[in-house]
Amino acid sequence: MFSQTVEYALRAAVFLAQNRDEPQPTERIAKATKVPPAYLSKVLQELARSGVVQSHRGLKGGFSLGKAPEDLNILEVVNAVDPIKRIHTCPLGLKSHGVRLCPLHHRVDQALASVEKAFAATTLAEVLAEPTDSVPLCEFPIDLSRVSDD
Amino acid sequence: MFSQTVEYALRAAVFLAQNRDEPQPTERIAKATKVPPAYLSKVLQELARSGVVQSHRGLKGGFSLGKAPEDLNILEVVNAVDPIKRIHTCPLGLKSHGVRLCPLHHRVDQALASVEKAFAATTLAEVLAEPTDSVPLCEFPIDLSRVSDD
DNA sequence: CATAAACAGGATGTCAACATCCAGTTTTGT
DNA sequence: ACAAAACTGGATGTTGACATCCTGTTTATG
Repeated sequence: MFSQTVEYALRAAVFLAQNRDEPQPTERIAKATKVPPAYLSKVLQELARSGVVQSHRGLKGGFSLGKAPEDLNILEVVNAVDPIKRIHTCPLGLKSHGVRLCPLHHRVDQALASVEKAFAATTLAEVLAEPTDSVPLCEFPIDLSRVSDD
Repeated sequence: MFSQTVEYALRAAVFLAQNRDEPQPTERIAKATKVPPAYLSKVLQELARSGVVQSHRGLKGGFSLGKAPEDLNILEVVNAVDPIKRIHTCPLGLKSHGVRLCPLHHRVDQALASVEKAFAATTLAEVLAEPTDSVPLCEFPIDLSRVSDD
């Protein structure tokens, strides 16, 4: 239901939130998030265009988060690559349904609204802070030195 | 975010709920719901396989609702053609995340849960009964005699 | 200032979702 | 039994999402 691209974008965003000390090159992000590097490159480009991440070219370049994790919610990441399209007008093009959606499409739109709400309510900082056994993306507690560069 | 197929299935289900007197042939459903007839045929086959609708072959045949509208919720229709896939295990395949999802995937799964909940909470009967200006699928109040057969 | 690291973006390939078409089968009503 | 209405299922076409690759450009650093 959520596109693969959304999943990739979220993983990348979380990884960048976890590693704010220096720009992270695509290859490293790809390794850590298990996303195909070539495709991740495209996803990161999109994220950069919408300001979710910043790109840094050249040696020692890479990508960094565009905002503080506290100010970046999941919805912004999702919308950057695959916007949630709320229903504003009747999908059948019935004129009399123009603004007032029929009950069917109203319900579907409410489901979309609930997703928007759930995503907007969570910042990346909250994702990182949540006390839990499993750290996002990491098999074991974060230790970048163990992310090999092979 | 919801597939086109889901939209088509919902329209068909609503139409059949509105017309319970006799089986409705694919052509007629397609006209009323503005769905490509050939493709709708496939969608109806899927709905029939899962019992949401019943097919009737031969002259005077067509499709009818498999259950009373009061007993058929939107989620059943959706799941028949494009099941909502909750997240049960870590998408990265990290073993330590096995059952306990990391905060990221937990949030995404919660969004899925909210969709499930919204859909499960609404029956077709409720969609039809909702007092509103616009009747589902219909430009004007229901009058089947005006659905031409051209 | 040369070199290597790294992003940018265009071209291309693959596959599943969406969509169409048709030949075959079932069923009703004469 | 026959004809017409209607579903069934297989074959096929189309398109966008996912994915890869390569060439060109940028930039930190010795």
